[in-house]
Amino acid sequence: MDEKLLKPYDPKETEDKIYKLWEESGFFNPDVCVKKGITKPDAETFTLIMPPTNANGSLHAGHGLVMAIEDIMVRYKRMQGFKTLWLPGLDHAGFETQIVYEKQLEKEGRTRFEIESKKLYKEILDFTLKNSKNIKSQIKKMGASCDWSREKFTLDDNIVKTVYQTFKRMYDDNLIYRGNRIVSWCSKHQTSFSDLEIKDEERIDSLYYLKYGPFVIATSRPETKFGDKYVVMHPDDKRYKDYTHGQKIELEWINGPTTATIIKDNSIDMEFGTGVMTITPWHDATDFEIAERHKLDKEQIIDEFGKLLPIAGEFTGQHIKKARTLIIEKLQKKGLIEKIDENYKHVIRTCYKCGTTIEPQIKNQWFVKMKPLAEQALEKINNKKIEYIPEHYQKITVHWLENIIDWNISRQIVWGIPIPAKICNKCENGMVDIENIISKCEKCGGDVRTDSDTFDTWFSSGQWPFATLGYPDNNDFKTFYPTNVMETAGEIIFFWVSRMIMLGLYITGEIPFKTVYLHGLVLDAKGQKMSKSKGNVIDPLILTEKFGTDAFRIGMIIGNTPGTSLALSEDKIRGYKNFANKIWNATRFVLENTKNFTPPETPNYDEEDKKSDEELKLLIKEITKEMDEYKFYIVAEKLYHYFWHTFADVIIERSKVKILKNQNADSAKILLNTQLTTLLKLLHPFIPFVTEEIWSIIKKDTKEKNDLLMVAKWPA
RNA sequence: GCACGCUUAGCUCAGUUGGUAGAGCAUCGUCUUGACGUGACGAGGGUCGUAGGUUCAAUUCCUACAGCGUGCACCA
Repeated sequence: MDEKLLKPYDPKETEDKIYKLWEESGFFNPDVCVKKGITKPDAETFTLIMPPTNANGSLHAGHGLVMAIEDIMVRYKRMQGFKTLWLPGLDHAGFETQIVYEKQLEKEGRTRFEIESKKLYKEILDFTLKNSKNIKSQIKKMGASCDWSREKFTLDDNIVKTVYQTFKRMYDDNLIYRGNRIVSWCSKHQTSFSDLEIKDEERIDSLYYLKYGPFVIATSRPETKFGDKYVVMHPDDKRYKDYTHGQKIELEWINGPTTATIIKDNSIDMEFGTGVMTITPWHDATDFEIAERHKLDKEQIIDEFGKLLPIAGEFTGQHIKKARTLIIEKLQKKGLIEKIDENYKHVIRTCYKCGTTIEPQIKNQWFVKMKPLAEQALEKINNKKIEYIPEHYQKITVHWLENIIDWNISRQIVWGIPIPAKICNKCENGMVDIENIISKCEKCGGDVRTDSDTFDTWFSSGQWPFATLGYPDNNDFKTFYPTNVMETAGEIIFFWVSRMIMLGLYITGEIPFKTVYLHGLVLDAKGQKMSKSKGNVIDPLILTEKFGTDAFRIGMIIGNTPGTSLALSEDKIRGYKNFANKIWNATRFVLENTKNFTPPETPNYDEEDKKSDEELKLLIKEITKEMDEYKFYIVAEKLYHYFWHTFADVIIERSKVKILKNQNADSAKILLNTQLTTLLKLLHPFIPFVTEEIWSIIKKDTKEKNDLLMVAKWPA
């Protein structure tokens, strides 16, 4: 017997060695499996695209969970004989990475606004490439059996090429347009966002009732009101029936006399405030819509840095944060304030990264027309062509898709895929120009400049399933698309999953994946969100170092249902370290007691052993079904339970007596052998390292061919 | 306000075709001869958020309410 077994199981001595063994076998690559006769050439495929990992830091607990779940799926399918592809990737993660890098710059006393954009791009690229190496070795540490020969990066030439083709095609199909629209602007990060990068925050502020000529208007943002020259009310409001649409009135306003125009619009809520409001179309989405409807003038009041423009008169150049109180003072003096409600509860929109209040601005940018894309997706989703796990995410998705708005894909940051377009200096017309050949405006003949914006990172990652497989001509695309499962965090159901469905459908005509499996957040032991500032971040690598990757993986899986968040505690992982050791020691017992024993072709069990044999067969049936239903949390628990409390506590204990007294000893030995080898196979997807190591020891002892457990056949 | 969840043992959570509740950890007791003390055997502990309804029967289905959580471009 191998003397390793005489000591407790040591993950540190084992894991790297085993991973190397797997990598060298080539079995992570489905083509190699076919070539070596492990998978049938015509076998059904199972494709899983790994969510591209952000290459801007270290692996966190959430990644650990992703790797555990996805590796379980993949190893299971591979053992079942599927032509299994798990394609790994890394994400440049545009804005996210830029933020991380900006923080680093801040520490060095630099800011991105002083660095020339090409140089900044190069710096962030170096930073990303350095991190990529780190991340990749950490993914390997988790035991991920993904096909590294097919690894992709979101900035790879062929990915960018696909993204450009999509952009062009959507533009030609009239699904992408450039237009002056209201966008969400962060004055700290100096970029616009889509609606998803915004976080709502509830606040109690003051609501000011201002005298506007004969009217009283309510506003929470007096600092935007300088240019207000339209006063809007509902056409059915009896209180204001004497005023007519288009009527002009002279009135005294913040910085002097002004002429206001009456506008009647149905969007006004008669119940709110006084039922009358003035509008600021440049800095408010609703006001913008009203202005569009009635073709009203729009004027910018606040600049990109949150400072007041000359229209504010004496307040010009003031930051809006400071200006508000000063403006109120002045209005007070002029007697234009009717009253102030200081307990006004409302929701303001903030940057999801820095919490800065979002300032809507009108910008000329690229937008994706979402309605037609959403309709296609809804049709498939409502017809259950895509299965959501957990199910209720389907409703959430449908709700979002039904209320979808156009998607701003322009970002004013350097770190990303440049938008291949030219902009006319004269008329601001935007032209898609992938070949970089346009030099004069197609509309007015004016000079053009290259668009300096980059794509929203989700525009490119939204194309990930077909882009990575080499749409349209690559053989991989033909073989492995549509993929089977998209496993990712529930958090990015809109950002990523829903957009992949829409873009995948649009480009390939097929859904990109059949099943969406969403896992929840990984929280600390107390159920709190992990954050660096709270200091409660649990590093998965420290846990694997302490307890072994197997313990970490199965500890993450057991008791963790899809969609629900998971409280991760060290105690739990520690418990599963004991489990790995239990298996280790049970193996020692089996090997010691079945030395020089050759089992017969057909087992001749006694009554109780036969029962045990049938019990395990029943278990296999059950868990195979549950594996197919993605209920890994149940399967892992059942296996844990069976191994410990049936195989070890009952079968091994029973065999001691039989072997010692030599009564039905053969029956006992056969049972020990078959149950152990079967259980190793069943456990392998969950705890791949210790099972593979034991497998190699057993095989050596029995002088059989040294096949890897990772490609053994799943028991039936 | 709308949408979507959650509320089961001290803690973390399972419990899908409705039949008087389960796991892990924790707690307590006993054992301690050889696979493993990273062990074995055993025990305690829940009116399954509240109130109704459907049913022979509800933790499971329906309704209302409460508390907690998450998401959201009518909110001036």
